[in-house]
Amino acid sequence: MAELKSLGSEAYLALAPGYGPSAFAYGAVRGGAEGPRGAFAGGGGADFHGGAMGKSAESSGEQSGDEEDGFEAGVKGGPGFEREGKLKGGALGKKPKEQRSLRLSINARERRRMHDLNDALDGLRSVIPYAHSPSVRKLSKIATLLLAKNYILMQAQALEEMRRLVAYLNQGQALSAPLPATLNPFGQSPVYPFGGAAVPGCPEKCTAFTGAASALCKHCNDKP
DNA sequence: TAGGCCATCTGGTCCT
DNA sequence: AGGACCAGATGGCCTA
Repeated sequence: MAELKSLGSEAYLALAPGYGPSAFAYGAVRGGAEGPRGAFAGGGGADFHGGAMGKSAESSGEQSGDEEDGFEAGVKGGPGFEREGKLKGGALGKKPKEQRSLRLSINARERRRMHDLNDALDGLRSVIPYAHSPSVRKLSKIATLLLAKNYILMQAQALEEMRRLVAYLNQGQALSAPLPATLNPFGQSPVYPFGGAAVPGCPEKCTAFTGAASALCKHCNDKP
């Protein structure tokens, strides 16, 4: 729970029952076992290139090579031995050694895939607002997804309200009517979310936003 | 100790 | 045939 105090709104915290409390009760200090891996710290969403493997790489066979994972090493959670019977009787008409080598490469691929997935989740964690601190345990996978979903919904709602406000302001300008207090949380003069100064690359940036985007930019509005 | 979360292995399925 | 994706199973780690 503690790590969520940095969130600006309660609106998107309504995680599905069962995940919210448990996931956030998870926030106890954990001796720094799992700090942020930082692969996405600088942002850049989809730009991941297998940078930080974190603890996964430490415990997996990726360090020691694919030949050692699971079968002999008894990697955690590896039920390989129990099921080896199935493997031996596999449909592939290959020698046991080839089967084994094939299995190892499949395992390694799957491990890489899961690491990529985890990196993507880390990237998601880095852009949703919650307490990113080494002393705070990171969000669980399911909590990350639920929180991200609710955050997106909240942002969409905020954008919609902003558009309504801008539309009202534009209307008000034409009529020279004062903005009702309920629709003017910022004070007397219109406040542009992109600031009073010209936005670098203003036209391009403004048109990057659909619909009423240009109305959100003072620079665009001031243009003759 | 129970429960939650996670990493890993594994076999099946689908796609290229 | 090989790779990607998926879901089930298993065992380890950690916290309440």
